[in-house]
Amino acid sequence: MPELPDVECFRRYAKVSLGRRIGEVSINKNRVLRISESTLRSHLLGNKFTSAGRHGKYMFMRISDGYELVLHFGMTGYLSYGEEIPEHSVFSLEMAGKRLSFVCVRKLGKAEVIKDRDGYIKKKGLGPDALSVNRGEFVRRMRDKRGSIKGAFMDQGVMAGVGNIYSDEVFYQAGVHPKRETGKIEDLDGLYRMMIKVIKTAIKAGADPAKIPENYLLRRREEGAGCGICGGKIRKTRINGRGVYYCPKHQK
DNA sequence: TTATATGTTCTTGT
DNA sequence: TACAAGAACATATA
Repeated sequence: MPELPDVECFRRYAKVSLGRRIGEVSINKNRVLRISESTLRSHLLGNKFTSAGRHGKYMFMRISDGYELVLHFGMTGYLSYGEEIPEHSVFSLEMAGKRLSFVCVRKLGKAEVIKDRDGYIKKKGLGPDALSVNRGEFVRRMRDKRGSIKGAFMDQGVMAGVGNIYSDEVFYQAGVHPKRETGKIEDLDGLYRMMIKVIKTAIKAGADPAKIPENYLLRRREEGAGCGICGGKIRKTRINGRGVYYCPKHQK
């Protein structure tokens, strides 16, 4: 689930916690938390978050002590703000009676505290954020990629934020076959514009599948489903080990 | 029971 | 060597 639009919605959601003093830190230490419990506690306890940022699928919460809490949600992570500590919570921060919790069911997420965001992004080898990259930069970075366009979109080093679900969506909306060789795509401009449009639409819908437009592929990711664009039938294939859905009738 | 799943990262192969 | 593809990772669900 958590690709760029989802993480952007988490970021906005987390704004309720800005400026509130963290009164209690509850931790369930596991592989998701990459730093010691005492380090996390020393950065958070008694301090507050001053801003919430995002780069690709990574979220950065600036702490009043000058450091940043980095969250990555893996495949099944999310934030929860409420009275209770949810099951599978990695840590939960109490603020004025409510709790902001980082929940990670399949433990493929990451949480750590860093000093230098740009350095961290560089160390991770992330490309520019998919929503901030401009058209020229996008084309330049795509142009000399080998392999399928699907692989290029999923490569976080080319640009960060687009994953399996939303790359499928861009190709579906743009009528491009996901196995097309990147270098042989003549209309990279069109693909860029569609990517921005799809991401913005998803964010506006709160990244909630029920609020995503009905004719989106997201609403019909199953073999044999009716295409919402041309009346074809949705097919499933495999690219780079991932399940890819597309409509063979209008995606060329 | 086995296969599959949105994520990254490490390993393998070209 | 560089880069693309595949496997591994943890756990829930069909």
